[in-house]
Amino acid sequence: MLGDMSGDLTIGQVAGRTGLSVHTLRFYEREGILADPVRREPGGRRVYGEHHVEWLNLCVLLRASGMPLPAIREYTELVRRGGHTAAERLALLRAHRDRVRERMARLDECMDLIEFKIRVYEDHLEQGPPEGEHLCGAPAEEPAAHPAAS
Amino acid sequence: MLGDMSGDLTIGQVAGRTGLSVHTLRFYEREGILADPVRREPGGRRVYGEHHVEWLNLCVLLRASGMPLPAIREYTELVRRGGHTAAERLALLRAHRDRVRERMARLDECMDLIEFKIRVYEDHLEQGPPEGEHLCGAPAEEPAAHPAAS
DNA sequence: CTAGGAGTTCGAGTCGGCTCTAGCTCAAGT
DNA sequence: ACTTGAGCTAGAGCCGACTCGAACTCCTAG
Repeated sequence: MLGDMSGDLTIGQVAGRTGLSVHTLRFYEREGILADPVRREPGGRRVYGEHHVEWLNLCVLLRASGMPLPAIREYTELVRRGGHTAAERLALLRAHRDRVRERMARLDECMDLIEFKIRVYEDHLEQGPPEGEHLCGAPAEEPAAHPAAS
Repeated sequence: MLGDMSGDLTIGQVAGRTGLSVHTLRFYEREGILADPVRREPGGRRVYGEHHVEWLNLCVLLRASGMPLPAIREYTELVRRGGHTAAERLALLRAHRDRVRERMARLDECMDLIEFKIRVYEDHLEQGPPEGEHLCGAPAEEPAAHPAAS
């Protein structure tokens, strides 16, 4: 086993704790996604600490919410440059929040139509597949003629 | 002007009405994303009808809700094969709906943390940037030590 | 002593989804 | 007659975000 000295972690352990692959961890590091540098043990292996894991989990969350890597890098750089960049970080986060909100709103709209179509199919299937001529194509093949389908 | 015969549309008009580019329209056609084939006028130009526009708008919506092109193609093929595939279409839509729901739930979680971080930065900025030692890095540089931060 | 497993670098490859280029044909307007 | 603009095809290129391969170095256990 690796020396379980203080809170040090190998890349594999960090992969385990973040859900990222070791490939991706090295990739993120090259991309400048780590706010403070990874130490190396003599021999060149990366040595991570808990703070790296926390930071990476934040990055995972930002990615999951759709923030592109360049934006994450930008944020990372602000953090690296110290506390006087707080206003810029706030602006970045707010911009991201707004974009996420928009995407969520859009998703809600999509859900409305998807659920509408599902309901139409359900009705059609459960109470009458009487192979009549009026369902040659589908019960509602293109029922975009629906509220909120611009 | 193009002969404004019945409801016929050029590719450019369809692009206008769907928000897709003409490139993307041809691409989608190659990808088998059109339930029924596009006619051609003598000379080879595509002739679309309103039903194409409706179908494409549905596709746009499915894309916007994260459905990958292969799944859309699959759905398209079911529609093409006729009304007896309704059950399969329903299954496909339900699966998609479930995935969208999951993504929305995940987004909600992300929003919680993003908004938490924003609040922390706001508080820090508005009521005291007194350059003390305790904000050397940030008010909450990695405050993933937060409810719902697994 | 040697085999295994985990680590390293660098660069190439993959995948999804477009996006664009080159070289061509039409049809209409001036 | 000629230019302009929209369309056509086939195929290449691009971008984002990984993902993998080759070739090598360690360390540890058997």
